[in-house]
Amino acid sequence: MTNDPDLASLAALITEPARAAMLAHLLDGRGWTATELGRAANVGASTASAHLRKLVDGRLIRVTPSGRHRYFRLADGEVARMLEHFAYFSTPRRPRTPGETRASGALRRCRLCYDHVAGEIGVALAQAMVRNGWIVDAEPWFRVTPAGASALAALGIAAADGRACMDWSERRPHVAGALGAEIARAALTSDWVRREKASRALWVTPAGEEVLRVAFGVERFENAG
Amino acid sequence: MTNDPDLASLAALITEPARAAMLAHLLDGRGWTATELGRAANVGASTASAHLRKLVDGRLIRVTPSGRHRYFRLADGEVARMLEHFAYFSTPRRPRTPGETRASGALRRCRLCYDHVAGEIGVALAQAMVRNGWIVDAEPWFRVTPAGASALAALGIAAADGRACMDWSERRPHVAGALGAEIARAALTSDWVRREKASRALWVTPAGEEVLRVAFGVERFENAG
DNA sequence: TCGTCATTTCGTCTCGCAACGAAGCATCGG
DNA sequence: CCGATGCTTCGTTGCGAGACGAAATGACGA
Repeated sequence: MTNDPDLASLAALITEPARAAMLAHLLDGRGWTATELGRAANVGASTASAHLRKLVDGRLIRVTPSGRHRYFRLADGEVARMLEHFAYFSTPRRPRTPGETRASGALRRCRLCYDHVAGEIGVALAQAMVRNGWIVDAEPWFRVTPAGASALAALGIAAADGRACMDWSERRPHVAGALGAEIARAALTSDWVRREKASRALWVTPAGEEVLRVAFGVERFENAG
Repeated sequence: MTNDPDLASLAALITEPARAAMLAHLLDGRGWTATELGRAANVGASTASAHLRKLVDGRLIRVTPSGRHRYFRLADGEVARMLEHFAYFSTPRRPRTPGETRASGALRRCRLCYDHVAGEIGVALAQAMVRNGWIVDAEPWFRVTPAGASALAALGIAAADGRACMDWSERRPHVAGALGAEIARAALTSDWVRREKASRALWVTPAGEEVLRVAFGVERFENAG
């Protein structure tokens, strides 16, 4: 009858646990091969290939061949935002034991969400930048002010508009979009944060702590390793 | 290993077509019986009952017994927002034929999204209220200004903060939350809009058109009924 | 040109789960 | 108190889809 959007077929892509694991793995924004993603999801290569095909058909991921490898990555930032929003919604529904909380501490603290910084640090950054008057939030956008543009330029960050992305662990928005990607790029190349290998978790270097505190004015800051 | 939120189990609730149909049906914010929802999803009563049980267990809906009837409704506005956001994401991924667009015209134009007004009219309302300085948007919130409070009061609408809810058909936010519910309540009781029976679609009355144009200042307005 | 390696395709198996009808429970109306 | 109605539970059936291994494909390196 009416063409209400087809919730079911999109949800089906996320429902399958192996695919969900792959998508979660891809949320670090990097490209991975079918073999690697299969290992991450605990399935064989052929099974992984079948799943990846469905995800490509569903436009959630795209593939870039490179020699005899084929690298799979999320289709775009919209997909990452959708997944994070979905995670945001599904999180509070499970009671959380203290042990669980500790177990994923590093991820909750600071992680890469596709191409930008999320977690406690990501949200603190967004709040500090708003407090400093560097950006203003206008519904789904974060717009850079003139003052913000020069302050960010001094840190090697190009001014660009950002998008608000709901953080599932903090339940407040952090900065995604072009500005989010710029910040993450600068943070990685300037060695403010380093990525844990094979994880989305980020570790804040001493230099990074300094930048956060002095340049951004992020307070309440103890590195919880 | 880490306790990334469990995307799969939440998605599984939406994946099943019968459940998706029921959820879409419940998006009108009303309570429905198992029999009615089963009919809406084209399944038998016992099958519907099993599905509804899973949705209740998953906290997406809740049930209020009343005599020998049991009324199912969405658990809260958060669920409605999540579903609409999900629909928002899934919509543009299918090419749309002209026939389809016409078919769901009424729904795209004006509909009830849980407890507030969505669609073309819903988005136009939000934009007009921002333009009038009645509300300001502050990330996930729409906050009522003093000027807005008195203007709304004159229309019989109590001032309350609203939430931004992404509209799947218009791809822009409309007003949800307490303010959205207040507006919808006033619109229905003042007979600015009337609900089509057994549908989420709303039909704007001539009086409603007048209010939209004069009081809210919504322009570009032709009723495509 | 040939082996190797990453990936996909194919065929088969199995299991989860949705669907139904019948039966059991509760509630309302007379 | 009895029949009718709405809903749920139970047992059975059948289909869809995921998992795997084996074989085919394509690309690199020697």
